[in-house]
Amino acid sequence: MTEKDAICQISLVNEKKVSEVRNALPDDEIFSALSDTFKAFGDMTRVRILYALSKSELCVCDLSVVLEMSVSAISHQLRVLRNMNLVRYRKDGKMAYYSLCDDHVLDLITLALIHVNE
Amino acid sequence: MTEKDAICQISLVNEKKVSEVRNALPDDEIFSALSDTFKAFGDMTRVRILYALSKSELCVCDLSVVLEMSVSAISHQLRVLRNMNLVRYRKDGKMAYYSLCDDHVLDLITLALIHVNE
DNA sequence: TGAACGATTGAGCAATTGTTCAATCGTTTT
DNA sequence: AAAACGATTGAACAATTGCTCAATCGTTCA
Repeated sequence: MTEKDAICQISLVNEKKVSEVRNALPDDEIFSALSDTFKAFGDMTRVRILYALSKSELCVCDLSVVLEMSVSAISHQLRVLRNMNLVRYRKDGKMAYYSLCDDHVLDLITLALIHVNE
Repeated sequence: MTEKDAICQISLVNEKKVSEVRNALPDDEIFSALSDTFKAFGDMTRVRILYALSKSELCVCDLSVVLEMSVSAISHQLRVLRNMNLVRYRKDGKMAYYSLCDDHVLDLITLALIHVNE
């Protein structure tokens, strides 16, 4: 009995199904980008930021008031969202006004909310 | 100057906008459930499991072959997905056959894939 | 009944994550 | 030029996470 088979004898029965599914799986790079995207939404602070920005463009300071969190904490999370291309910003003097990158962001939240509400 | 104002003087200018956005925010419980849902998708192993199950119902053993991971690791993650009501399973003798709970799961992945592919 | 097997579980751990705090940057204002 | 302010950043720390390993459960089969 080879090492691979030792993992699961039954798998030979499902060999066809297993290889079909295996072939249908995208590359790891796709899944990595995919899970990173979900990870960006997978934090209460970040998803609240995104939701707030879907209502209005806001500066860091306003966001900290809206979410009742420190400016630093907000700024750290905005950087994560920026790196994931979920939010963009424009500078106006000392201020940085943030908004959502595109409509997909709100679409994802809306769709997930449907699942949350069973 | 009061403590609240000290956070950000400019916020007085945006007072209306800030209160509007603040009022539009759902409760923390909603955001908690929302971020927990995204968190479930926000791991490469779990999102690969979900994608695989969207192609076919699979037992734990087959999943471990498809994803080339230990049965234990898969089982741990399946529990997380089960707790989030993303997957369900039926027992048949020794085997446990897992499948997706509903179509929303694949919908979310599909929508996120669109964003990943710019 | 007892051995084999698919699956689950808990402890332990290395790695990652989210916040605070303090320092700093760039712009505006005096 | 100096002070004030919005914003960003890095270090540090506590908390969480995902895996491995070993033990165990429930079912099947000899």
